Amino acid sequence: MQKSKALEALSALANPTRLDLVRALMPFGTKGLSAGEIARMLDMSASRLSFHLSALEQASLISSRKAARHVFYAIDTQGLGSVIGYLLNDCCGSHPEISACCLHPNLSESQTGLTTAEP
Amino acid sequence: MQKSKALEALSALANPTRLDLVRALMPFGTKGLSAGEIARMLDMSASRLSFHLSALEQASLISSRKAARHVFYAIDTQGLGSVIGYLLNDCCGSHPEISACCLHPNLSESQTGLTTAEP
DNA sequence: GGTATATTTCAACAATTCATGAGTAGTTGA
DNA sequence: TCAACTACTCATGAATTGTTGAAATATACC
Repeated sequence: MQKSKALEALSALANPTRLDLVRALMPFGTKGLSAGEIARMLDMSASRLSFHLSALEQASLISSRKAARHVFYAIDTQGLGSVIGYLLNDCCGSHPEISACCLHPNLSESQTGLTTAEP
Repeated sequence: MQKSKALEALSALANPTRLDLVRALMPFGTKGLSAGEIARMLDMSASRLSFHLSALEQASLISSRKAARHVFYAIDTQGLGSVIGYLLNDCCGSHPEISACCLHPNLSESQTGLTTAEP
């Protein structure tokens, strides 16, 4: 992955609304959700939702699929994986201490010194 | 890691200058580099450098240590690991396809469909 | 004390991001 | 055809971000 694409993806993720969108879409897999369903679920205006969905799609973090008068949005697992991989491998040079939290996510905080889940 | 802290870190990383800073500091480990050395290495003005270093430190992605009239900056491996872990585990629910690129960074693109290194 | 070096802070400005509300375009079914 | 529904686009303004250069602060050396 090239740096400019990684920056685009990081910028897309660096926003509370868009992070919520990613998390909301995650459980729905490749089928995804229609824009209207997302808007109702997160209580957002149509234009605001469209603005943020565009940013995520442009960054290859989600994909869209038209069906009749609906547009379904779903997580782009490859794109999301690429960004995380870029951070971990290209950016951090696969540093063992940095990798630790990802490879062993179930270690308690007392063991790793890191927090990997909300309290 | 809490969402607000993750957003702060993602915002810090979503900038070309700061991404360069992280990559530049990575090889120097815990010893780090002084602000002056970084400024020379990346050819930046002192005030511009200070602005970006502050953002990275505030986001717990780097740490600083005063020594005489120098200030040394080094990667905060725990902080950086926490952000990546947040994305991978909290945000993506440890989705197997998303984890693939991080757990097996040396698979070729033809095997994974992902790119993990610059050409 | 005085000067040089290292770093940060500040004000001003340009550029970008984001929310809002109105308007537009395409699809469906009566 | 018309109305209802779904989603997107556009213009506006507020807020935030990033750059620049000057000034301030702090330390070291003579």
